[in-house]
Amino acid sequence: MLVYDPKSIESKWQTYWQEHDSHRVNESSGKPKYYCLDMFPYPSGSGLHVGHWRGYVISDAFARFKKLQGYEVLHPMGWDAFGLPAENDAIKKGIHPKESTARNIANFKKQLAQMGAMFDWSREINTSSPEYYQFTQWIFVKMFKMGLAYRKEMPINWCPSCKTGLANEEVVDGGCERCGSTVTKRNMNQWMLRITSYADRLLQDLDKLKWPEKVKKMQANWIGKSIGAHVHFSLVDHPSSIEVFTTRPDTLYGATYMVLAPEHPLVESITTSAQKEAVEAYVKDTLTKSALSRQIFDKTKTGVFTGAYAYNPVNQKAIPIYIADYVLMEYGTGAIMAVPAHDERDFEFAKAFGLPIMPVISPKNAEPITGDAMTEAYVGDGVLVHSGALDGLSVDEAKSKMIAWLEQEQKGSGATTFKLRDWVFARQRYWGEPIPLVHCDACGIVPVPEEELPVLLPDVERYEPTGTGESPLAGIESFVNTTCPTCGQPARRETDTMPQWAGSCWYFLRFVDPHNTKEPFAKEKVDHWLPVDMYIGGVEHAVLHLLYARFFTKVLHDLGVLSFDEPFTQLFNQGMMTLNGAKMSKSKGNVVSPEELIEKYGTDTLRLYELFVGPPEVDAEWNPRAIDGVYRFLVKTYRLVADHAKDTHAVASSDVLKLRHRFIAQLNERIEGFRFNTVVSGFMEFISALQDHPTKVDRETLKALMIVLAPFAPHVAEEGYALLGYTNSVFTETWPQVDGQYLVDDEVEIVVQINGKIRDRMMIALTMSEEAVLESVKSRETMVEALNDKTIVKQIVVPGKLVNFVVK
RNA sequence: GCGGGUGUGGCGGAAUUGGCAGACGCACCAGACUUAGGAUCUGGCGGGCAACCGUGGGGGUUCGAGUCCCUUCACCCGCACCA
Repeated sequence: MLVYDPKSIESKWQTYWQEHDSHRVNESSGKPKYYCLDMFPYPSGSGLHVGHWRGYVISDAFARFKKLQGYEVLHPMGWDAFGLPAENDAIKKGIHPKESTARNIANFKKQLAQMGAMFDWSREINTSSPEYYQFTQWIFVKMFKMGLAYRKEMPINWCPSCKTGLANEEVVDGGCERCGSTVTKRNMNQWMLRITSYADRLLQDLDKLKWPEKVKKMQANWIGKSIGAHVHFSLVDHPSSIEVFTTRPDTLYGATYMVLAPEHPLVESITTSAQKEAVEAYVKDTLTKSALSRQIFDKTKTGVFTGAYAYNPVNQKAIPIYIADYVLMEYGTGAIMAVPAHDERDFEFAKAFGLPIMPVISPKNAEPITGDAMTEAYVGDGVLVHSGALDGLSVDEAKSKMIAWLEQEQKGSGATTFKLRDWVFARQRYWGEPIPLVHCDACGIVPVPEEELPVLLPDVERYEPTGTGESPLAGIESFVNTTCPTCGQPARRETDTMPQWAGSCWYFLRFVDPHNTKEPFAKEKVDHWLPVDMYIGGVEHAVLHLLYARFFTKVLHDLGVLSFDEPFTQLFNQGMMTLNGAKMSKSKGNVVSPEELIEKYGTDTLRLYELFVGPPEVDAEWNPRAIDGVYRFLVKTYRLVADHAKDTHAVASSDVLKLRHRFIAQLNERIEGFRFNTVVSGFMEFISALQDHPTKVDRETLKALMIVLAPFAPHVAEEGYALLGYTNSVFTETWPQVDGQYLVDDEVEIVVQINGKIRDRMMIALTMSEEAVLESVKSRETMVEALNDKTIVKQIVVPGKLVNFVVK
């Protein structure tokens, strides 16, 4: 008797796939394309655990499913290989990041091979290889030429531990996204990418995407579009004016004071000598407070009067100008008009500083209240009061009328503001793509000519960040000293490198043409394969990688090298795998590694368990014992096929045909709906039903079973298919069709209820009319008895489901 | 504070459009086979002796609610003085 031996089966078929080059994409098959992509990993030294497997198993199962459905499937894998861990390791141990990265990649590749996934390794890419990053640099040069890359001296987020600048997206709760250290501000001359000029499109085009609503919301919030107006306030006895942004131009009559951010450039010049000392002390105090304490913990309102006044443009009243740290220099104009009656923060501040509160919106059908009587700001809709020509209007009407007035009087204009900031794109670290620019005294900043790329990352003696704001590359004279591409005079190279995200912004494009040495990719190839049909990965990239990749795609679209402007049509975020309630991580010591599980149960069992463990989008706790259940299922499945394989005469009974077609119909729905946990339970039920069935199982049913099992447990499926006598791979088959005739029954069991409670069950023919059903139900002994002394008030018949009598 | 999500047996979780709650698996219990069982197979397994009661709590709509509406509680995630 044949016994299920995963080890021999799995090595046999993995060898077969390799020898037959089974996973290589056939560019000329003429089949419709499907691009199923995993978020490629950073090859860390820790290797893969069962949590990493989850997303890869889902995407591999889905990719194989699509292949069996007749698609030419692109399912590639590569390495996001630039990054800090390799560099920090280099600092500690002196090993070149290139070496440790190569070693980690080899380990990852070995581990991924154990999964039996259908990756087309001929397309493997590595973002830290010059063959790849020359085109990352090429894209940067294009952006520079398009005016999208620029250098600016400004206070940026600085991680004192990583000793590098960070993008806004990399600051989480005031800490560094990577190491958790408290982020400080540091004034630096930085390379920036003008992602803000794409803000509107990045927001608008979210509508086109089949992404989880949560991720779309997160991106929308991050982009943070606000519609309102800019208003100019001229100053009393001072030549300058202050521009504010407000979403509530309708409340302008209620503006009773103004607030500038402490960093606002006008603070110094408008402050009166009497207030100078207090203002300077407050500004100093604010700047030393970390972003963390300023924004998160302490929201009590503080501030100082500057001594200056501005005229409210609608009524020429002089209103005092304060500085306060609740106004942020980064947002809007760094200055606000304060309307305490209708803004919670302004209300708090006004209360704290005894400033007047002037209501200009009255709730509909309510008595107008005075500012003194208010206990909180009124932010709802209502009718304008105390607002001159606006009186009686609704908030919306007043907004547009006020904007029109401001524009006509040249005192302001309608305006839109975004929370999104430009992307700080430079890092003062070693292990990244050198920014391909040259500083020339005569010509200024000049991009390295495209044909001279890549600017190779040189070897260094010391990897330590200097901490002075310069990267380790600045210490390498042979790298720094060059000649100007334009005038040929001596010049200096830019020594900053790109952030870790750079390579992943376009890798999905490179997979379609990974060995192209002339250009990043051939346009016709990228237009054929892209956009990615299904993108699978963790939700942690919701506003980092996914936003950046969308931005790059739009830039490349505008450059004319892509015909589409959104990279990922559909996104799926798999849930985390937890152990003891915490995300698995090596540092917490709670990782479950796949190796020993594969040793004990085989890859197919682990694959199925990853799917069975729970709804794929929900976090799942690893249960070390539950895996036995799926192993038993595979043992039973294997035995079923082995036992029946030689029986060429078995004919499918109509019962078996019904079972099979129903199973596959249900399976299709569950796969398309990404309900893989129920996919596995469906298989278990089907196998049990076949085992319990009195007649022999026919070969057609077994063959169909092996085909539909193949996406999930490919090795067992191949073996079972071979046991049935087929000599090709099961993946040369096509997905079985469902025959609708087997999905309907002639007879079904219905439930008989009285007042909604089940009293009986009976079989009826599906063709019976409602009247006939009622009649036969009523004639049943149990019903005759139950209805004996009752009056039927109402009778409900749900065809094929139930009959309900409402009785008194 | 704002936004999103989740609450179903001892556990993970099932349940088209409102129509048999608890599929499937784990754990557990009993039995079979065994020198043995942490192997395998068979059966049982929400609570209650029962009528009945049961999907976080309370209310509602309906012949009928895990599913729809209102309200409330708990937990999780994201954003967080964004004018």
